[in-house]
Amino acid sequence: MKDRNETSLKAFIALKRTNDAIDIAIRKDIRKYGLSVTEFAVLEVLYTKGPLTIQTIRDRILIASSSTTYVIERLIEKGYVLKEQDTKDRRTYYAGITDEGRKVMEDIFPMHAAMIQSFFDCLEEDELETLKEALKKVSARVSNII
Amino acid sequence: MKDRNETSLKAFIALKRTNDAIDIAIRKDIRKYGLSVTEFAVLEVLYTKGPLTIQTIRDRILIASSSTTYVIERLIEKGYVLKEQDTKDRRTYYAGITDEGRKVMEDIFPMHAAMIQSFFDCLEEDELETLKEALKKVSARVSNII
DNA sequence: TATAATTATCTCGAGTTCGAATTAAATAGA
DNA sequence: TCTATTTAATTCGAACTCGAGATAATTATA
Repeated sequence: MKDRNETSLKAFIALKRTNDAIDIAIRKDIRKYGLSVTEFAVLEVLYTKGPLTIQTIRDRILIASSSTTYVIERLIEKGYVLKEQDTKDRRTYYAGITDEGRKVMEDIFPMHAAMIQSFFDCLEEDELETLKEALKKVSARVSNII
Repeated sequence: MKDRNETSLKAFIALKRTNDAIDIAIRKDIRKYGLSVTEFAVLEVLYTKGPLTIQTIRDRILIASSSTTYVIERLIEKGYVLKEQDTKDRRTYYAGITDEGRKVMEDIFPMHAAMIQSFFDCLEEDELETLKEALKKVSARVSNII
């Protein structure tokens, strides 16, 4: 099974490279709006999912909780996010996107989505589907192992 | 084509998430050896490909050239890398792994490879192959567009 | 009920990363 | 040949990230 192991390592290299290349493209793109990639990721998840607790955001974006605190503070300063304490559990805070934040996302998102789509348009329909499903399996597997 | 676009975005989310999860796993793993993920990536490429110029390393790892300088300086301090000026073009420097660096890699690599392989062992053979190929296509596409 | 353990978030310091500007060397063009 | 342009690597400051430990609140247990 040497071949299979070899393929895994190559898949991993390709995964890392693809992710990094897309990251660079996104960074350049949203830089115009004065946002970092992490800030954009947080804004995007709040935009699509509604208000979330700090730790839910942390779990979605997979950054350290101290980084989550930091990023949300930056977004609050920019007026894109509001933080509100849970009335029941006062340890917990919800972060939600503001109207201004929503406006920015409505401005950026179409272009952002189009860019992402253009990256994947080199794949056949079924190839794209397999890619997506395989990645989901692997990320679930990684979470299980850790 | 709404569906296809939707799938692209989901593939991208899955890609980012998978990459981040693996990154965290690797970070934990090589932390024991006092190496950062970037340091390990540089060491790995020098280990497998032999001496390379600073900018070749930068292109492989996809980090800023200033970061490349920084990381290689750290690796030199640790005694894992040596830097040598090109005799023909004196602007250019080659970085190569030292015997000590090689020893460390021989120590880490089998475990590292096994971990990566375990992440991908949830996929069928052909699924893994498609994943690898699709990722290669996408990363090439991204490089073309940028 | 009082104390212990757990959980959510934050603070802080150290190390890493980027991007812009700089230096030094090589190449191209007048 | 002299100057301009390009290229490789570095320096520098600002911003970001992590991990460890602290704080505050909740839940479990004696």
